[in-house]
Amino acid sequence: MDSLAALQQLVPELEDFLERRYTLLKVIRNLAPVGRRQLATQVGSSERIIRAELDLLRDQGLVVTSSVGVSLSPQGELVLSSLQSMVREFHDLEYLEQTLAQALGVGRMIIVPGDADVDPGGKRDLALATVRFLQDTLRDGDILAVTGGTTLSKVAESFPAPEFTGRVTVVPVRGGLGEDVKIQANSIAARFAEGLGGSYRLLHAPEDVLPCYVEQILSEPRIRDVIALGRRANVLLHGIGTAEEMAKRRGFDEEIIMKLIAEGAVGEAFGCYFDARGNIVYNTTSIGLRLEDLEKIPLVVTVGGGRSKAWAVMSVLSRGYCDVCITDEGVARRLMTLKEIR
Amino acid sequence: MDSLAALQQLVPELEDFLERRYTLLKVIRNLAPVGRRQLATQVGSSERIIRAELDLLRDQGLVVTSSVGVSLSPQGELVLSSLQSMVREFHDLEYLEQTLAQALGVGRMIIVPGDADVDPGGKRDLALATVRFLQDTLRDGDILAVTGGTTLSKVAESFPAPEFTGRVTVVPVRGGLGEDVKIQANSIAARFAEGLGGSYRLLHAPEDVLPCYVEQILSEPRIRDVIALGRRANVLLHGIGTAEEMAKRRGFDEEIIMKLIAEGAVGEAFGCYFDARGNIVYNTTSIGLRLEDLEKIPLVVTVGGGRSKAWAVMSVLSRGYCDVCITDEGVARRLMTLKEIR
DNA sequence: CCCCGTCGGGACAATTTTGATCCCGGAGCA
DNA sequence: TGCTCCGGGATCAAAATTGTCCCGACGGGG
Repeated sequence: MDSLAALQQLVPELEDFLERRYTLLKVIRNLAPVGRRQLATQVGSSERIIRAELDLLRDQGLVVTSSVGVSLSPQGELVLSSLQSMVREFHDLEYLEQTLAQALGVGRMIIVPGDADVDPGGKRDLALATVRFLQDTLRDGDILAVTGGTTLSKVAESFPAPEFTGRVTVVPVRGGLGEDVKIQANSIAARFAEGLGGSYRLLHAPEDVLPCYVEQILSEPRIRDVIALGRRANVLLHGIGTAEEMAKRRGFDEEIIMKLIAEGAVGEAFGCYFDARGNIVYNTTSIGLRLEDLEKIPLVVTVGGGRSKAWAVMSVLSRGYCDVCITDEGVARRLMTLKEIR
Repeated sequence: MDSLAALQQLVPELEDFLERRYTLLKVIRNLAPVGRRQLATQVGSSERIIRAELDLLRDQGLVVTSSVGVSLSPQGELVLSSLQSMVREFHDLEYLEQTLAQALGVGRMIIVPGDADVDPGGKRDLALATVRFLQDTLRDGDILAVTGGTTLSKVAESFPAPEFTGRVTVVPVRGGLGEDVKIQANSIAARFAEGLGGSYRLLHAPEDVLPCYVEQILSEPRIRDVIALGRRANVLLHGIGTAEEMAKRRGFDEEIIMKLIAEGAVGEAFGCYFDARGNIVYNTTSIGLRLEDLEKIPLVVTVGGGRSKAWAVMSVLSRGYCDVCITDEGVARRLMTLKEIR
């Protein structure tokens, strides 16, 4: 019997303590410096109880308080990172990873604790996990293809000080979409290249075009070259969108959105809308990588978190081309119930 | 940073919980089946608090209650044994072992949690650790020399069902002393042989004799042979007595006892009384192994626990012939202060 | 320069949890 | 058959936890 399991059985209240303080430390790290009241609303607890916890954490030397609020001490950072594996164990994340990888036919699942829908810090953890995975995976000379979206944008912001000396070429494989420059594949590619210490290309094209113009755009040499480079990528990193959200971002009419949903569309990737089983419900004529291109890419990595994306994740993974899926506990637990496991 | 250390820092109350429940489980194991009130007096806590703990332990499935009292469930046994290493870590026993081994010039220290003076179960743990050590150490054909005393008697009682198939010869190396048959070296040798699955010899001689009779007794062939066999032992296991206790057991006059103590005698072994530095203060003319014989024995193992024996342990270890010392936390912590470490 | 929001810390009553102590019916034992 | 010890229930006082204010201080923005 594992001694940690034994401890858990002998001291069941440990889980509550660990959970509470661990999330508190995480929130403090995300918002530091921060005050009691703000913390209380963040973690959904009363001010007084937060105060008690803070007093204890201060006595333990894990946080420091100043007139502007409370922050993590170096010791606190250390404890937080040391406890990651233990929290994973308490949440049974290894079990979730293996079970879901098998159930969904994905090569590998990486699940981070938390839920991006509930905890604002969740997206950050997801992004950090993705960065870590990329740094462990990418090798000199690799070509990394990236898409757009808020999730990947968050990843792009999460690279630590550039120390990675690899020479990676980052290629955007989606055109421009919407108004926010930060979530464009081009911007993301640039920040990835900066963070990874490599170079990047730009895809000067819109995401959606009328079918009759596709030919014309693709005949543009610069665009064609970049797309061709994307097809030769070693690694593809792409986000997952809910069908509704992506439809809105594309500026679809209410009517069409309703029709999509009525037909069962729940997820979107590369301009295709999928139902829960992974069938294509609707297909836009989009510039960039196509679904069929994915089979030639050796390593396809999918990122997405927040329980509201559970259906979308399931639909996209059901297509079967995904090698690695990085998501969070919120999605994972909902997937377990959707797949009727246990 | 070790994740257990991090956990301890983030959840400091864990130590209290663990300590309380662990000792409670241990006491239950020792006394099962046992009632609340008896438990309360044993662990020095109130009845009500014991009740609360028992309710929780029952919910966790670690104990079972019947009309005759509460006992450990199989699950409880499992948890107890799984948690041993963690308790050792919480008490820093590894650190104590290494530090004291170095400070006292002993090859190896083995320290079990608890204090035999306070916790009645402490002696049992000490005995079990000794048994385990012997089973791990003894090989076919070894000669094991044993002395008498309450501690070794407890060890003798703690052998599990005989499964060890080695052929060990157990030799008593002390004569008869006092009235209690159970603590005689002869009885102990017999039970050791039974527990280890070997044979034993008997030493038919008193412990203390007048000097003029020593020659005569040693001329007896059976006695001489057994003593000679003891001198050739591979392993010697001997207990440690406080000077006062051993003097009383020998039936010394109050006057002589006072004189011994005045001269600084604190420990006794093999008929010699030592002061704190290991100097011989008084020497009885005793039958059996002599102090000078110990140097020829490859492995000398010393056992003794209960903080009242700390001085005795220190004095005996100061002689320098001890290879392995098995003791408990009560002694170890007092030794740390006596040696002025930290 | 001052105002305003938020900060940490102090104070205090309300509430919940905890602790000590009986009591009772029942099971084993002599 | 009486006696002792068992678990479980009940009660009440003490202690802790918790919710809610208030205060002076600091800092950023108007």
